[in-house]
Amino acid sequence: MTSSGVRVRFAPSPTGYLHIGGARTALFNWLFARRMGGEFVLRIEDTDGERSRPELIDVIFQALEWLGLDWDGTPVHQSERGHLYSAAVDTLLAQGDAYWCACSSEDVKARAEARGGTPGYDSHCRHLGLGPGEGHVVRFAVPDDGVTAFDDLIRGHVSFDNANLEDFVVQRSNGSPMFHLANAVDDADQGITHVIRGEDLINVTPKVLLLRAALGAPGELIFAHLPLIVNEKRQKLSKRRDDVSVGDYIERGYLPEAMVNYLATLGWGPSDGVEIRPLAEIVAMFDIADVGKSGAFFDVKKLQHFNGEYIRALSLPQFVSRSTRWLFDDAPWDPERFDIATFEVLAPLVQERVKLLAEVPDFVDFVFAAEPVIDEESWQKVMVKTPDLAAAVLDHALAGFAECDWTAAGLDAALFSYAETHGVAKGKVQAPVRVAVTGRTVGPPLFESLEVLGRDETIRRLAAARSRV
RNA sequence: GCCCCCAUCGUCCAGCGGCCUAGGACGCCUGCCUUUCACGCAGGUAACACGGGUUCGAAUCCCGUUGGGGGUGCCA
Repeated sequence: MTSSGVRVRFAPSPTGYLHIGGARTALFNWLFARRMGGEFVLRIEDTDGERSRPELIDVIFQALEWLGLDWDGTPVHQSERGHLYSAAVDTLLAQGDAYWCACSSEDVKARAEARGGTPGYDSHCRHLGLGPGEGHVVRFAVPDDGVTAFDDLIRGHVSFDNANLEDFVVQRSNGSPMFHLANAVDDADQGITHVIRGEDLINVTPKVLLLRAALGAPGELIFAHLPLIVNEKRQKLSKRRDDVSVGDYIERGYLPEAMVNYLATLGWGPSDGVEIRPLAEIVAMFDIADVGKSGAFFDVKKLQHFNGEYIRALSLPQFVSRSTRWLFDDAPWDPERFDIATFEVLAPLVQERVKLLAEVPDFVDFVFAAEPVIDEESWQKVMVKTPDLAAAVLDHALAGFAECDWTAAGLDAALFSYAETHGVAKGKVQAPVRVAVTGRTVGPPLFESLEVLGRDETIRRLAAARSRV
C-alpha cells in the first residue's frame, strides 16, 4: 500500500492482441496511478477457458512494455485463483443471495420469446430449491426493487433500478466463475481502490456492486468510465472491422512516445493546449475528473503528425538505431548490399521527411538496390510528357557529371548550368535526373543523393534512362 | 423493445454563468521558403444539434425533443 492508498488495475482478457482501446484504458489507469503516487497492477482475466489463449498474455505484456506503461508487482492470473471464486459462490449460496439454476440458454431464450421478445432471464429457478447438477449454473438473486447507484468520477451519479437487472450467472455449468464474480472478488482481494475502464462496461457496474455488497467487500470502490474510442462511423473500435492492434502500429514504425502522447489526448487535454509534450508533464497535469464524456475518434492522420514530430525530435544516432529494424527485415534490397555507414550519411535527410519509420526504406532504396525501381507514373510525367527536355537534360547531365567535382555543390553547378543557359526552372531540370537515378519524382535532396550513389553508378543509370527516352 | 450514457469547427481538445464578435491542435485551402518531397513561416476555412425555461446575463444550469453510441451472453 502506498502513501496515497491508491491502487488501480488494468485487467485485459487474453482473447486477442492488445488493441488501441485497451492501450488507452491501460494508459489512463497508469496516468492516474502515477499522478496519485499509487500503484498500477495487472490482472489477467482468463476465466473463460474456451476463449483464452495463454500465448497472447506475453504479447500483451510486451505491448504494454513497448508503450512504457510499467506495472507494479506480479500480474495476477484469474485462472489460478479458482478457489477464491468458488468460496465466494458458496458464501452467496449459503446466504441465499444466489441459487442453482437448471435452465439452458435455449430455455431462457424460448421463454423470453414466448413472453413477447423481451430478452433476459425470468428468475424461473429462483425458488425451486435446486442443487448442483449436470448443466446447472449459479445465478445471483437480484433484489426485486430498490436502486443500485454509484458516483462516477467522470460521469457523475449513475443509477440503475434493480427491477431492470436480471438474475445473472455467477458460475458456469462447468464450475468456472463469470467475470463479474471474479472481478468483484479480485478487486476486493487485491485492495483495488479505483476502477478506470471503458464505458462499454458501465452497465455491469451495478452487478459488481451488488456482488460486493453481498460478499461484504470492505471499503468503497470508486469508478471512472472512460469515453469509448470510436471509428469513422462513431462506433466502438472493433478488432474485426477496425485496424486496432497495437502490434500493427509497432510494425508500421510508430514511436511509443508518439502513440502514448496521442492516446492521452483522446478524452483528455492539457489545459494549456500544448498537446505534444513529455509523458512526465502529462502525468503532472493529469486529472481523471477532467476526462471528457463523449466518444473520441481515433484519427490516424493526427497520430501520424505526432509521430513525425517525435521522429524529427530524435537525435541522429537514435533515429538510425530506431530505423534499423526496417532496414534489415523485409527491406526491398539484397541485405548484402546494405551499408550502415552509407545510410548514416543519408539519414538526416530522411529523418525530416518521414512520418513512419516503415517509410525509411523508400527514401534510400535507390542506393542499396542494384537497379532503381522505376515508378511508372513518375516516368510518364517527366520522361514521356516532355521527352525533348528530358533527353536534353539527361545529355547535359551525362556530359557534365563525367567531369565535375563529385560533391553536392559540384553536381549542382554542373546540372543547373542548363537551367541558366536555357531559362528553364530548376525544378524541371532536376526531375529527369531524379527519375532516372531514383525511379521517382520525390525523394531526398538530389545532389546529396548522387554524391552517395557515386559517379559510375549515377552515369550508368543516366545512360540507361537516356536510351529509353 | 428495455436499460445506461453522450451532444462545441470534418476530427481531437479548451471553455466549468459575464474575459466568447468561442481559443488551440490535426486535416483541408492559399501564399512564402525551395532542385522534388518534407520541414519551417504567414494567412484562410470551419462549430456551441433543436425547443423551452432559470438568470440582469447561458456554449456553460434545468427540462423536453431530436440525433448518436453502449449494453441487453453459461464473452470480457
